[in-house]
Order: sequence, then structure tokens, then C-alpha cells
Amino acid sequence: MSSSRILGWTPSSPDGDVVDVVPQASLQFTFKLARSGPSSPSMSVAEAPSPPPSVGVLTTPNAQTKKIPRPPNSFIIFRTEYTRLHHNPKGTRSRRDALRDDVKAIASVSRKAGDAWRLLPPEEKQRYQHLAELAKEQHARAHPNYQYRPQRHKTSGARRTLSVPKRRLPSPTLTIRTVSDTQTIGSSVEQPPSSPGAEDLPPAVDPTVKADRRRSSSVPVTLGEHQFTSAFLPEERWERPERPTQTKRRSRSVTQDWVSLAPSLHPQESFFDPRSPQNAVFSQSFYPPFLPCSPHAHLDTVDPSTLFTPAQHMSPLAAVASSLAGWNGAVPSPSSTPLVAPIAPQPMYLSPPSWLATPETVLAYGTAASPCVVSPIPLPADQWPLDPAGHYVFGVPTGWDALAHEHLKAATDPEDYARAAALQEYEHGLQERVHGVADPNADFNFFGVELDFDPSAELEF
DNA sequence: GGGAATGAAAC
DNA sequence: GTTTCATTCCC
Repeated sequence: MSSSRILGWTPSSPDGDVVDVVPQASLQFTFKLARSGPSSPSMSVAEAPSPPPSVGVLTTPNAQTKKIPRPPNSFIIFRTEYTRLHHNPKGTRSRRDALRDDVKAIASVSRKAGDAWRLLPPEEKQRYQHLAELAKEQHARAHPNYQYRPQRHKTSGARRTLSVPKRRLPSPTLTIRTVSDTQTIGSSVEQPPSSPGAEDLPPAVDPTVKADRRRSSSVPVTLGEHQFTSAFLPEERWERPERPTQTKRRSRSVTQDWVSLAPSLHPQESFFDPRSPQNAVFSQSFYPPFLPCSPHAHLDTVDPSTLFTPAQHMSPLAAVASSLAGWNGAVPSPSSTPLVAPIAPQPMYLSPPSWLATPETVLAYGTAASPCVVSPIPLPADQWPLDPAGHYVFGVPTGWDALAHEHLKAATDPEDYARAAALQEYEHGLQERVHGVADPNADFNFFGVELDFDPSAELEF
């Protein structure tokens, strides 16, 4: 049984940590940490992209003030995601968009986020609450002695003598129906959720007359916008990548039309507990359907360089997988490139800032030659969660994937779909590589593998 | 730097 | 019940 080495990097250990990849018989991919490793010669912190933005628990205590921020609550997480999706940085938006934004500027982001939050279906809210709980637990792990101590009697406090919430509206009585209730949806149904990817609500005008901000019943209900009820995206909205011909397939995978995967793509409860990774359950429904073939096929039509832009969403799973497989996204000639091709060392840009990381979410910055640089952000490595065997767990908390799914849905550019599909393809392709055959029933969102090969030998680590 | 949102936690 | 603060954009 061999073990390959993965160089880990964390902010707390700029020199890097050597992580031993320990092949196990289980369907888990675990890392065991050794704290004495040298940093990769081909990967320095300076080369690495900036760590993704944090969501409270991920924030590093300011080195100057050493103030430990509070863990974010569910709404804060939601709002962060909301603004990330709705924010159009000045300078990158079109004149038309800028004009539209100026008009919309009446309502603040927080206001709109609040509206969206109130209209969020309970099940989606629950997910954010779950994320908040996760953040809280992780926060507690990272800061065992932390205690919230709000500073009273600050200058700003005197101003709020009335402490009347400026705009706390009663929760509207909503009838939120999901797609499964399609048959009963009628004119009295409210607009489905304004989850982060959903459409903006009309801006608030006068707080005194906004007690009921429910949409008019005349607003047509848009099906398929529910985060967890649209495993498949509407054809009219999404342009699926053309299915490559079988001749493009170089893997040994079984032939599997994506349509036949449909029954397995349905909303389901998902969770990931690093303390019991064997019980991890992941849902396939977070991603749109994809074509079970090599990603290279899709790269025919998608500029590989765009796969690694900050706007791209790549699962940490895929990132690590890519690194292990020696694929950095640059596939100049798909027709002549084997499924997994050794690629000249070069920095990979695998840190889309849209990705949210938790200690359980391993982000990878890597190169083809230096396996990959693993970064749990920014929890110190010695505080990573351990599985019962003392290994560091590599996994993807589903909640964050759900957010990623929102990103995908928010993207109206069909190319985004293609990119996502290509990345998903890659995970699938790597699974093929590892297993020899892609399991159509496998959850490709969770890359659980049996390491029955020696990656260090094959990839010359 | 204040305001905006909601929720958790401390007073 | 009241206040602070977590995030992050806008003004």
C-alpha cells in the first residue's frame, strides 16, 4: 500500500505541511498530516491565488487586533452569498447594467437580501441555518476559549436609545410551494424564493407601507428556480453542451446517456460530518446534469483558460482531483491528449473567490508536478477535524455545494453551464480513471475513491 | 464611517 | 427588552 504526498499549505504554516495521502479500503479519501514538510519548489504562497473570501468562521483573526470575529449567523451567510451573486463590480458591468443598478440603488443590498431571506422557503433557510451551525462548531474548534463580549456603552450606543428596528417586518404569511407541488400552484401562490440566485425583488420605497411586501399574485410563478427542486435546468434557459460522440471517449467508462441519469438526480438530504465521514451523504442534485465522458470533449467548445477564472466555480474536490490527475485545465489538443495527461508544471488557479471554504472543504492550489497544495482556510492545520483513524478528511460539505449550485443557476451564460459541465465531467473522468469505470449511480459530487493505484508512480510525483 | 438587513449572544 | 456584532455593499 503506497502513499503519495501532498503538500499542504495553510496561512498558519506558510512553509507548508506535508500531507500523506493514505490509501484506504474505504470510500473515503483521507489525508494524514505531517507538519514538517518543505514547501513545494514549484508552488509558493506568492504564486498561489488569494484565499477565497471567508464567511465568518473562516476569517483569520486580525494579526494586529487579534479580535476574533463572531461566527456568522444564517442570515449573514445568506447575505454574503446574496451580495456575491448580485454584486456587479463597477467597471466590469455594462453601461446598461450600470444604469439598471443605479436605479436599483435605492434599495440597499441588505434590504434586498432581507426581502429575499423572508421569502426563502423553510427548507432552504434550514440549510443556511445548518451552515451557521457548522460555522459555529468550527469557530468553537478554532477558538476554544472564545467568548462573545460585546462592548457596551460605546459612543454609537447612545444613539440608539429607541432601539426600534428600522425595518423589521413581520414575516409574511407565505405559501411556498416547490416544484413537487406543481399541480397545485395557482394564482395565489407567491413568487418562489429569492434565494441568492433568484431575481431581485422590487426595491423598497417607503418602510411604513411595506408591511406586506409579497408579490402580486399576478406575477407568474417561475418553476424550476427552486434551488433543490430543479436538478435539471429548463431547456429553454440552458444550452446543454453538445453531447460528444463516442469516438471522443478515450476512457473505459460505460456508455451512459445523461438522460438515463435523471432518476438518480433528485433532491435528497445531504450532510457531511467530518467526525463520521463514512456516513457522508451527498446529493447529486446540486449540479446540472452532465455528460459522462472526458472533460476534454467539452473543452473543444470551451476555452480551457476560462475554466480557471475567478468567476468559475470548481469544487475543491475537482481541484484536488485535477491535481492528482495532473490536469490543470489546459488541454490544447483534446484529440491527442489522453484522458489523464502529464502536464508541464505550472501554477493552477483553482481558487475561485466565489467558493466558500470550511475546514472540511479542502481547496487545492496545485501544479501538475507538485501534486497539489491543500489549503484548509484558514483554520490552523493542527485544528483540522480528524476522522476516527486520525486522518484529515477530505470532503465537501454539501451546503457549500448548494451555494455553488446557486452560482450556476445565477449564471445566464450558457457557457457557464458548459464550464460547469466540463468540470463535472472531469470528476467523472477521474473516477473512471480510478475505478476503471464510472459508476452511473455514484454521486459525482462526492469523490470517494478506492486508491487502488499508485498516483505517485503514474504521475511521477 | 454610517446605514442596511437578521440572528445570536450578552447584558 | 436592549445592545452589539457578524458581512459587505453603497452613500
